[in-house]
Amino acid sequence: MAVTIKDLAKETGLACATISAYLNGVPVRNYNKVKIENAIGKLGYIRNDYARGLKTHRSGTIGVLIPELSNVFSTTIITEIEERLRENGYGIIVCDCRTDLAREAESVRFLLSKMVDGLIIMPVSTDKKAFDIAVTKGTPVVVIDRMTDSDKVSHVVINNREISRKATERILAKGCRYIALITGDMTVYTAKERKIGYEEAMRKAGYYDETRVFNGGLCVEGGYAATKEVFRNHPDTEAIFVTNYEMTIGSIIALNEEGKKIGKDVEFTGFDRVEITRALLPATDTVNQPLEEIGKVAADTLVDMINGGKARNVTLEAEIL
Amino acid sequence: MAVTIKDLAKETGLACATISAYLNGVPVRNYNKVKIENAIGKLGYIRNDYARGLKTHRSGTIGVLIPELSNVFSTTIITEIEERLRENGYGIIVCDCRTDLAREAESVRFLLSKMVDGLIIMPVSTDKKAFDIAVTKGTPVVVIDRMTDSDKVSHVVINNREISRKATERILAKGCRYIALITGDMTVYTAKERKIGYEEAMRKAGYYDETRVFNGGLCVEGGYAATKEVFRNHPDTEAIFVTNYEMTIGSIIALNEEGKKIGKDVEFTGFDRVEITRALLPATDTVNQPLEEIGKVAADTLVDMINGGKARNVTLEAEIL
DNA sequence: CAATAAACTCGAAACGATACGAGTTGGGTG
DNA sequence: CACCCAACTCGTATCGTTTCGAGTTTATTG
Repeated sequence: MAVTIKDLAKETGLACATISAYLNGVPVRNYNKVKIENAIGKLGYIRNDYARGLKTHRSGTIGVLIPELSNVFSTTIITEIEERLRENGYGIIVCDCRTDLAREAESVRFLLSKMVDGLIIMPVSTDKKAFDIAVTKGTPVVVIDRMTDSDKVSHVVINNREISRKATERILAKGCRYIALITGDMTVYTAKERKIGYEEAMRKAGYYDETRVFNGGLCVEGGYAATKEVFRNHPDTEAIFVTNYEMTIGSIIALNEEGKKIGKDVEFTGFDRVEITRALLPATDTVNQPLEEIGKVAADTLVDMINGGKARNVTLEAEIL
Repeated sequence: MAVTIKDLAKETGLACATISAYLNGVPVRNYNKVKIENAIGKLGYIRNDYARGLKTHRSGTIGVLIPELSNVFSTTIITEIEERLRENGYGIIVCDCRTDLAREAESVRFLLSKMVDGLIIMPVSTDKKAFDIAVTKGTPVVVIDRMTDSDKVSHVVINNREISRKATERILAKGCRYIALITGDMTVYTAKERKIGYEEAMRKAGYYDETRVFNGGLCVEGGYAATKEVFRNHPDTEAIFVTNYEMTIGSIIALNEEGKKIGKDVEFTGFDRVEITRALLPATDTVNQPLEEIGKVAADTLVDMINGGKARNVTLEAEIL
């Protein structure tokens, strides 16, 4: 059987309450502190968070729910969230709902039964709100990378539309007219926003052409295939703007294969992980989302909400590097 | 305040024990079942897993501890682990120790204090065993992707050495002699094993040359840089064997830049995600680890251990496609 | 229909930690 | 050196659920 606070009490001759107090940072006599520390070391005590949670109504865990784990965006943000929350004593329970609405709803329930103190979620759909049940129960929720019309939850997003417009304008400024966009499915909030930004810039320049917008499925293969298609459909293409990291990689490989020298035969603007694209493509633009910042802000916002703070929306600035 | 089993008792006129029994699948009188269900619906009861865990000593959560979250290997396996465990009613708490020994040890403690029922860990070091404390405490542990000399824990690995030898032999069989290896740091178990496999094949052929072994740091940039270095140091290189996915991507980009046509100017054997490399490189070999299988076996093994099964070691077969 | 077995239900005691109000200690004053 | 106040320590109730042995109800049978 595990070592409990009672065993420490027996070992030290102190009361449970004193041990508990010490463990929670309340000052105790110095010689008692020593006794407790020794006992902990000797018996190998590890606190039972469940017993604690039962009493305090706090579990010390946060649910993180994402549509897919296998991409740079998710993993970078989760890594940051994990680190940030960990500093605050929280662990994260991660659920990957595989872009499935039913699974998403079930995951929320699952996480709630695990008594999570809060939820960070990148929702599959922005209108059917799987997180409503959490809101009803009073569990704080932070939505990342999507905007919904709920004011009960916090939102952390980037300036998708604007940065996408700017990136497109920069390509236009280089004198290009035939600019292809490789983005995701229009049901995905960010894909849609980025497409709108591109469209705004292109329309303003008078060059907008719907057939130059491609769906790269947000993955490496899709980016690769879409890039091939770009040139098959429009050999006159002068520039390509790709709106996420995985597709950027796929696109670069395809361009190389096509014998198109980036920066020379074709202008190229990629997305995310500028430290990598910089190494690969010194002379090109890359839209860099502040991924770590998103994770950090999401975590901090959630902690604040748990401590009684109000829901709030934060828009972070991506930049072109 | 949350709805408890007591509220259900009050509402139905039954005893807590009866409600609890019903909730756990023990048969109750049909009219009582109806009363309980109605009360649950009316009051919106959600079970408090913490109170339950306190009593049962089972938390329904598993700790997953990895050195790094941001790579295909980890995320693919975690996705599978999550799915498998979820089917068994478990959630996973993920910790990323950032390849840091101290952080790894602290994470184990953290997870244990979260009362995890078991641990799946990809250890940073195979000799300083951070998981020992879990073993001592009696918490089942499954080690993946690494071999240790502990027989108290289960191990799930692939045939690294053998598959690496075979892959090298296949390149040799194509008539190549100058074969570069891009792998990771020799402190990493898999990097070392794969290097040994390569070395065995090369020595047998009489072509082994230590200076043709490169450390690509297991990341995209590293694979890119290492590949450039390969040709800088050995312009006569006829083939490259890269031992993980991220470096494979980096290497492909570098080769394209160098103007080396894969399959023509240079033979190439990549690693992992054959479905992607197949799209990018139809004519080349790829070593494909059964990633999903690793996750599945790890999860199943852990569940078995939790239910009293003995620790066991499983070696899965990677294949060359 | 009484007896007996089977099927359910019950109350209270845990599980391991924290909260709380009350009791104890110790060092600084006058 | 008695006295006080601040600083610490204590015992006990409690969180919400499960467990357990014992009590009660229902079903079965001759």
